[in-house]
Amino acid sequence: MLHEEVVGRIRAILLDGEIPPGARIPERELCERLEISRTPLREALKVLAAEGLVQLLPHRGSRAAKLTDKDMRDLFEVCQGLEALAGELACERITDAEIDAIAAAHADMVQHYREGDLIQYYRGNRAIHEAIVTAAGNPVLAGLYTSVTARIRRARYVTPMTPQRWALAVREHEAILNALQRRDGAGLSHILRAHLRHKREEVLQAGFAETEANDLTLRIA
Amino acid sequence: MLHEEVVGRIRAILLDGEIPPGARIPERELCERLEISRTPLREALKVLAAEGLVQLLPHRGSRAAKLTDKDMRDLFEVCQGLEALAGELACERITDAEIDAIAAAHADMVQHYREGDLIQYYRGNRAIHEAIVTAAGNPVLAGLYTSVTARIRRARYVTPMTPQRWALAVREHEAILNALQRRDGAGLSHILRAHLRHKREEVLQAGFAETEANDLTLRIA
DNA sequence: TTTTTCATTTTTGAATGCAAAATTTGCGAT
DNA sequence: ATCGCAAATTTTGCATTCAAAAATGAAAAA
Repeated sequence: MLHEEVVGRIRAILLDGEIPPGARIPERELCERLEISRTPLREALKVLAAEGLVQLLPHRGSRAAKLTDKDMRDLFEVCQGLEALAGELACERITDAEIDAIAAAHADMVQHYREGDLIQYYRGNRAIHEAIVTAAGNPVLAGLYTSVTARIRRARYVTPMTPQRWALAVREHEAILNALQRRDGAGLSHILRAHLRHKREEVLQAGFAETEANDLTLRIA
Repeated sequence: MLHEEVVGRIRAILLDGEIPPGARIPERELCERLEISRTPLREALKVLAAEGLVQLLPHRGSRAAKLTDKDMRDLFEVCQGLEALAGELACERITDAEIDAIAAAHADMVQHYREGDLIQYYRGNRAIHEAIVTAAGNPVLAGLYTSVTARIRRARYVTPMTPQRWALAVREHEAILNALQRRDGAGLSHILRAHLRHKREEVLQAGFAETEANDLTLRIA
């Protein structure tokens, strides 16, 4: 198993919430499960620590990183900035084919909205945002975006998606698609910012509390 | 020696250009020099690879990452976006004391400009940009900024700093300080973008060529 | 002389082993 | 029964070791 694959598999375990935020990472168990020795596992953990997904405590092992409210706000702010930039760049560089693909994804997402399928809606939503970032044609930007959104997503916040909020989000997405089709970078950037700000407000309002269990883990330890 | 210290020392070696871009990283030598074994060294190299400073080639060791023109453009674009965001946030959060400190640093920098001391000017310039990012009060943003600027700086580009360019840069910095003092987030963001765009144009125009020696190293290898 | 092949050396990637640190456990004192 | 403290156990961090892959170099063939 290649180094990158080890990192990827542990990242997936963390993102799936299988090791919840704040929980201790069981070195020995992971070694057995991935069928590797401690050396490559520890290399991967240090990489993930640099990414912000893992917290290393000298002589005390590693834990799945736990996000505070402040961390969450910071991540959202940065995410907003990155998406706004991606939107501007995408308008300069996006091809007609890419726009068509996003339009199709958008139609798909709206369909899920109409059907009230939140899970599928989220999936489509994410695909669109990622497509915009990809269309920006900047791998550095794409890398940072992936890392930041991964950290946000891991928090598994549950926002109460009211019909009003949902309708607003869909309207914003209409505007996003529209700006893209007009290749209006400044406009798109502006809409994306507002869109993300709304999402951030939702999440922070909901408290996005990390589960009790983990707090307990930390308190006991 | 702690893990983070190992990472830091190797990063410094890379940023100093002691191991030039594209050059092979001599594991054994570094081990002897840092007085550590290969295990912690290799952990550090993987972390630096994730940061983009080191390139890992499976079964072929590691090299100091080499930046193409495209990489450079991408990094500048992202840097621009991050600084623009930092500027906006800073305007919301910066304290009077922080503004005063930046004003002092600015005066200092202008003095170096008057004296024609380019090295000190650059140092002051960098301090101001970093202070703005710090004033944004967002550690996630600060971390990404540090990582991106480090990669840019490592390229050791030499731009022909003409009197005109220099004068323009100083004027832009006046405007930056001014916007900060007025806490004009949108304005500051706009100026920072232009400022960075000008710098990027300088650098890309100059070609920022990685040194011949490294190209040779790669070609032979 | 140039190219190809093959044995030798070096280097890489990962498992194991070992000392130091931290955690847990057990026992005695209050 | 509870607290405190020391011994035992576990876990961590790193050095060492080992197998596999790649680089090197020398000899033979073209």
